[in-house]
Amino acid sequence: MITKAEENYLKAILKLSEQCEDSISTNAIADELSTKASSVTDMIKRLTDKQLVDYIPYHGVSLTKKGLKKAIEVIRKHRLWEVFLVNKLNFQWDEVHDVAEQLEHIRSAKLVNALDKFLGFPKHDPHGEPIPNKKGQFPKSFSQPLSILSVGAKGQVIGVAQDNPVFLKYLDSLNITLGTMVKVIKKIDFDLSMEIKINDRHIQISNDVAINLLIKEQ
Amino acid sequence: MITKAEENYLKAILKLSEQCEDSISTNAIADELSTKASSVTDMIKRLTDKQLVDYIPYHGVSLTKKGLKKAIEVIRKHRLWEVFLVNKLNFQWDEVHDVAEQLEHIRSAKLVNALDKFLGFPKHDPHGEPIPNKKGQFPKSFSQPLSILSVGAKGQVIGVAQDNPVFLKYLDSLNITLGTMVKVIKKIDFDLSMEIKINDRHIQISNDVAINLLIKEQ
DNA sequence: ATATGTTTTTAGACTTATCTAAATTTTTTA
DNA sequence: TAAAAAATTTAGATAAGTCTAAAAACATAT
Repeated sequence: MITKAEENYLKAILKLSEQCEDSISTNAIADELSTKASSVTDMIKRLTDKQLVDYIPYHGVSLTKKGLKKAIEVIRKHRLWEVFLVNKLNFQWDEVHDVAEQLEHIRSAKLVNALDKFLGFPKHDPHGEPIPNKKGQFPKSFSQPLSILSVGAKGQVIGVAQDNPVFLKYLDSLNITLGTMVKVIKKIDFDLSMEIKINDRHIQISNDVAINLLIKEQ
Repeated sequence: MITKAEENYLKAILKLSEQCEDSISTNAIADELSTKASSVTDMIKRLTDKQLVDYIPYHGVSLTKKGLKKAIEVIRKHRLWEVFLVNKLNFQWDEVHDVAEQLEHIRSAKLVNALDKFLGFPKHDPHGEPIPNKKGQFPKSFSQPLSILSVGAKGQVIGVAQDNPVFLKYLDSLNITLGTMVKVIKKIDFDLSMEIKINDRHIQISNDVAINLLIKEQ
């Protein structure tokens, strides 16, 4: 049986895996979970014993197939509960996280699937994050202009709507390229400009730029 | 902060307190929680330190005002979640217990009160057990003929609808008297007779008897 | 390529919650 | 009321999950 603490580690490793391709360092996990590297090492050994992660001492961890499946299940529960809290119980989208962190550990396949149905099989949580289905598959997302994404949504740059050199050079100067992950931080009603996060840097872009950046939402 | 295990002990002590007036023995708690008496002694010490129970070694425990309040909060959450599972997610009434045992430990005052509202402030759970309100007060219940109670409901005999001596003598032979606790175990559709539990004994009574026994539901 | 500094792991300790076995207290019975 | 039986507590052990401090491994810079 997999514990709450173990589930939180798997979730953290999945989150970090999405940000960088390589295997994940002990320290990165410790930072993510606000704990100590030595605690992480201990836990990783337990997760290795349970074949939820692959681990090479001093060289980091990565999720096994089994571990990935478990992590996705937790993500699914977390996001479905967030939808429930916002859509049914009228929570604000910024009030749901702590409660969802608890609810995600409730163990009942019947419950999560009944909840999914009750909510109408939502594809995204209130922050715009995709909700994996019963089988662990994430909803297919197609490219959309960055301008239509809502605050909190994030995705990968997969193209541009116009490829004139001035535009591309400008993107280059912002360190935006194909594959770059962007997240919408703020939208300004006045001029439709937005604040976005790129590689942990926050930048301000105009609506003109946003409508020409094609994003595959995640 | 009060842990999940502590909450389960408080709930068990409350349940046992409802069945007998005196203070509760270590062994009774151990039986209720399927654990060992020595574990109970350990935990009772922790609960005593936190002023959730009063404890005299070798002579049992009882809930303090603070402990009772906590226990009632857990009961409230458990029963509200049961209503949610049955009324909203279409669980059968006998499938809800294990999941509600988990959900009752979710910590969020906002959540439980929003859930209560969402469910329409139900007064009873799917088993007929009363749901305490936000302030910890149980719904006032009035006398009803035993015949209208649903399976799982329980209450105290507070009167009879006809007091002819033959009927009363019959009740006496069944060990039913004013104040007796009864619980509905089964209802037979065919003749409306029912199986009830009295002092841990199961007996069968006809509909004629049931409609003449007045119960204060609990 | 060796010394320095950073990262990671190990060692040892603590807390919560549990257990078994032994000791103690209470209750029952003769 | 003293011996036997039952209930309860204490002592010591275990497991999960965490911590601090020390040791070991890895990375890097001269």
